[in-house]
Amino acid sequence: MPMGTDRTAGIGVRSTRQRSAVITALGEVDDFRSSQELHDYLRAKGDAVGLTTVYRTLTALAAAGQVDVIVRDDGESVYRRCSGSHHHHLVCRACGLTVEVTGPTVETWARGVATEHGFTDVSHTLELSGLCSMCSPGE
Amino acid sequence: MPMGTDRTAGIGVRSTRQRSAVITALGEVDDFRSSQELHDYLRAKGDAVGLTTVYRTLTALAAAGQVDVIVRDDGESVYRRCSGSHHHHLVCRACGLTVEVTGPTVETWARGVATEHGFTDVSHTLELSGLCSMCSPGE
DNA sequence: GGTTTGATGAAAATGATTGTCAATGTCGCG
DNA sequence: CGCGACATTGACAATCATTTTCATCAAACC
Ligand SMILES: [Zn+2]
Ligand SMILES: [Zn+2]
Ligand SMILES: [Zn+2]
Ligand SMILES: [Zn+2]
Repeated sequence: MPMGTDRTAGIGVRSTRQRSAVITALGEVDDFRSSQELHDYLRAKGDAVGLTTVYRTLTALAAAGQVDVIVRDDGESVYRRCSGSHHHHLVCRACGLTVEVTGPTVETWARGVATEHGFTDVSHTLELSGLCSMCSPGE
Repeated sequence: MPMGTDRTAGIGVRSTRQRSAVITALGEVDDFRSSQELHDYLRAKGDAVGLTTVYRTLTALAAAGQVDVIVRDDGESVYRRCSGSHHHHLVCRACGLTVEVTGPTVETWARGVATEHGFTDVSHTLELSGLCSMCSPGE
């Protein structure tokens, strides 16, 4: 039962110290971080923000499409500031190195196979994982 | 020595009423179900099985590749008995109708883009969601 | 039959996320 | 500038899927 369905976008949105702190922090790290990790980071930096607020802010940013979210295997959600356009991620499962990848091929394929089955309003999730060149065994 | 009748996977794996109950139940439904939902289903049927066991069994089946798992947006894992070969799912987010789809295009693309970035041992997750023809607005 | 050892499950623990709600901060307006 | 409506905050409690514990049970094998 998700509740935040109707975002009265624009009206009543105020800028606060906490919000900019979270957004700034997100810009200072280049890999995915969970709400709790970001909360710790902010605390260590001195820009303390309530854990609840971090959760709310990240959820809102994700809903607004301003950050990317992926759900780890253990179920924890992790966030990252990404380019605005649609893309996917290739993540090293050893060191966490993340590369943004785009695939016109995949996008058209997804749309095609969906309409082919009579589906509309289609969206998709796609994540790649592997071992980067530094973490690969052998050379 | 392939002589007996059912030498399941490894040694120490026993066949119990609970296990077959879970597997049977999975075969009776054709959409994704969570552990708890399957537990309720079994209870209603009379084939009561402990919730813990349902969790353990589904996790084991998933690890063995005998069922498909996808993680819902809310973080809950749902399971479904599927064909053995590699494929992905196109799910109606209104009624849950699920279609298995395969995409040689996507598979090669995924492998290509990964190696292109020096990644090895690559795997991927891909899920499509939308509204099926029955749930689509309009007609 | 008896022994071995994986399997079961009720209850308690875990841990991420969300709800509550009084206190606080923002910002438009006079 | 000061006020007040109301968005926002955050300490805390609550929720909820999943895991752990651990005493008990029952396949598999002799
Ligand atoms: Zn790496
Ligand atoms: Zn895409
Ligand atoms: Zn439908
Ligand atoms: Zn695939």
